[in-house]
Amino acid sequence: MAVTKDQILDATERRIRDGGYGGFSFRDVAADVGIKSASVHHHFPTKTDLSAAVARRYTDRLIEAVQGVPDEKRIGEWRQIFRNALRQDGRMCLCGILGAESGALPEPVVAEAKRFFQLATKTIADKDTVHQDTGLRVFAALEGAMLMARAMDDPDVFDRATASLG
Amino acid sequence: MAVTKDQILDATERRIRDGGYGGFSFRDVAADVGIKSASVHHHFPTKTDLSAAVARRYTDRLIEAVQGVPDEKRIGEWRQIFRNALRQDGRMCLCGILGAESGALPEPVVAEAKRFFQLATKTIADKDTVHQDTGLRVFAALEGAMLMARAMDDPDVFDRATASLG
DNA sequence: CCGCCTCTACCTATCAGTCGATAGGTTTTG
DNA sequence: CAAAACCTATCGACTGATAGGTAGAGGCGG
Repeated sequence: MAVTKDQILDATERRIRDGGYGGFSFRDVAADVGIKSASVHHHFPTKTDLSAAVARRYTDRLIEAVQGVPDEKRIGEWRQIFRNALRQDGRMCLCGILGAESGALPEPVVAEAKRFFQLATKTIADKDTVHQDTGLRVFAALEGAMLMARAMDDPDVFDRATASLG
Repeated sequence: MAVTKDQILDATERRIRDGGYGGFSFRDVAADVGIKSASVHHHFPTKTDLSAAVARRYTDRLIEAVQGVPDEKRIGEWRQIFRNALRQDGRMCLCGILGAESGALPEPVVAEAKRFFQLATKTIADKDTVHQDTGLRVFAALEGAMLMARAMDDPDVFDRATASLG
């Protein structure tokens, strides 16, 4: 049954997006799901495995969602995705946090964060070639805006910092 | 003698900028300085105290440095500061990491990160009033660019993402 | 000058709590 | 019946933090 496994991934994703890799434990996640920490290890042997799996699922889910909208609306779509997450529960991009913490992260986890940014930037300025750095600029603005909105404890900061992206 | 205290702050700043709040311990810092962890507690009773002190010193130092340059060159100055830190040892903005992790941080530490962004944005678009959100946009771009450069393990990402900042 | 005192800095030793992880038994499910 | 899921119990390592002792510097009265 994949439901427990998904619940573990859900809980872990929430935890990481709130406090980062160092901000959660197997016991935290287990308690969220309603099982014991040993059972989390049964599905994901190590913390590295679990975190990497969360990041991979996160990336695949978002990339797929954005690929469903036309090219010219993708920047707005990304902005809306992050805006909603921030408004609803004050959480930022999973791979944004992982990127920030990357100096103290296991290599496979950093690799997943890297993959996210490679694929995410590719969904923007895919072919227009004038500025192949547009994707980098857009995600830098979005990630930084989330980070600042959280630090300043004001969701409006995200809107104001990214207003010119639309 | 304030030298040890400064060394503790230096080591802690390096540690946090690399791996975040959850990525260092009193024993790590003590080993860096060449003393015992109990001696770190002597200068900074709790991890919250230590981290908040590091963030405050960091903020004061950078704000003062930027205030020494004329208004129209400040964006470039901030960009240069962060670019150098990233190039030299792959470290990002201290308060950027803290902002990302803020969901699992003690309140006084978050307050210091907040203070940084309030003062930092104020050094830009201080009076020209046309866009009082310019500071937010600039720092979102800078913080996000650092984060991505680290995640993608490529310092050039920072340059490319912030090239349009002037 | 000496002896004394106090303060700061640092130490050793230890605490209880939590961490990731494992071994091995039990329950559920197909 | 076999496999997958979940459990209890425990491990050693590490965490932040505390208690209490030691060494040395500086001030001060005599």
